[in-house]
Amino acid sequence: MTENRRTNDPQGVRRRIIDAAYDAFVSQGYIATGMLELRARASVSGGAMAHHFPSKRELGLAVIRDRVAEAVRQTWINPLHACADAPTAIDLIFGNIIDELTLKGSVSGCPLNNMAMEVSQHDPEMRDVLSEVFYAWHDALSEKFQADVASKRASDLNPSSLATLAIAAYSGAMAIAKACQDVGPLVDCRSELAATLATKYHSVT
Amino acid sequence: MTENRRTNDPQGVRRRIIDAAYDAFVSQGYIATGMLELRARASVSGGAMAHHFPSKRELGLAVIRDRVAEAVRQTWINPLHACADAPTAIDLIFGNIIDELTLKGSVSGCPLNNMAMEVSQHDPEMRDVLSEVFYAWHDALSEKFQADVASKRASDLNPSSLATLAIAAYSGAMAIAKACQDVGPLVDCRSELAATLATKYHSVT
DNA sequence: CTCCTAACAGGTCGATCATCCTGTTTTGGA
DNA sequence: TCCAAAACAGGATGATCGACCTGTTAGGAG
Repeated sequence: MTENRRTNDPQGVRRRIIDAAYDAFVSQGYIATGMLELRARASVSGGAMAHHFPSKRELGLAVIRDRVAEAVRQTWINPLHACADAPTAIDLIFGNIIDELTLKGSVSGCPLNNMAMEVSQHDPEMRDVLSEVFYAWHDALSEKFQADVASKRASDLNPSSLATLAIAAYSGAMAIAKACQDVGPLVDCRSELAATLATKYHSVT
Repeated sequence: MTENRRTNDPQGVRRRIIDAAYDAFVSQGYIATGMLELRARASVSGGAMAHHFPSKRELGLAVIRDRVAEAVRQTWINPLHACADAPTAIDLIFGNIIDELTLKGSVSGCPLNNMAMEVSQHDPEMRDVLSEVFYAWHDALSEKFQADVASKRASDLNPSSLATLAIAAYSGAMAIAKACQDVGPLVDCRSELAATLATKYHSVT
């Protein structure tokens, strides 16, 4: 009698929806992805979708808060904490991304940038949430530079503006790489950033 | 008898459509802008729109070829040719954009990037056209660096990868500035780029 | 067991999307 | 002067969008 029994797994369904939405938003874009396609990707009914996310906007906000912020944390902030100094971390992060994209064969872009470019103009609340992620990213890198100065690894550098340059170079290189479907821009920026940082850090070689 | 006479000005109508489309695509996005809205913005009938641009895609391609490429030429390539060396030009270009955005009070982003981020994944032909604009931009800056080396203004620099860094930093800073609605990232990247280039150029101060 | 609510199912709604249609007017050669 | 083609006008089209609706079922508190 209980055949075709419904799952009734709220956390699981919610997670499936957000996962599907994150993948779709990052690879195709927020506006270009329809709720119907999302329901098919996550294999959920319209009722379940409406129950967990009454509107596409709230789903977008959840994706930013739960997945995009986490992606920035994993690819940038965590390596930053794990490495000895900022230049080492930045070179490692660029290397990881380059390897990953070379393996995959296509460039879908920086998740944070992809979302930000599309929605930040239309929705002030989404913009605020996305801004916070940018600020957290910038603060983490800026503090690392500051720590490197404090530990006498480097001198004569402005931690805040240098962090902005690194983030902008990464974001921009990802954007160009996505537009041209070529990892070249990331390779170029990796070496140029390394060279720039080398002039500010005391050589230990 | 000839009251309410139709204009019959093909070039003018086409120009009005492309102008309206460029403004809308850059400020709101390509997908977010509907053909109906564009018809209203340009004050053209459905028949006129269909006659000049049978599909939204062709209108997008025309906007990229006619307006986006021109915008890159005016804001980047022309100043590059007009200035004595690359660092002077880059500083001027960043200064111009910062002043302009400060005046306007809002950041709508880099036209090329805005278009590229949205459509390059869905349409290979658009991606190719956009890539060409990126390459033209990169080539112009790269050649300027090369010329500076040839004229003994600078040494020990890789023209191609340095050009990539400058373009990526600009694009990325614009993207962040758009997301946060703050010109700060552009100011930071301007000074950091100037400092980086100063180490490679022979001081003439 | 009762009962209330969260968790879902499945379909429907008006709005808007891009595209295309049938006419009408103007233009530019022949 | 004539006529084909270009340049419009003003809707109509089906598809798809996001939102929402009424039911049905599971889970947990009492």
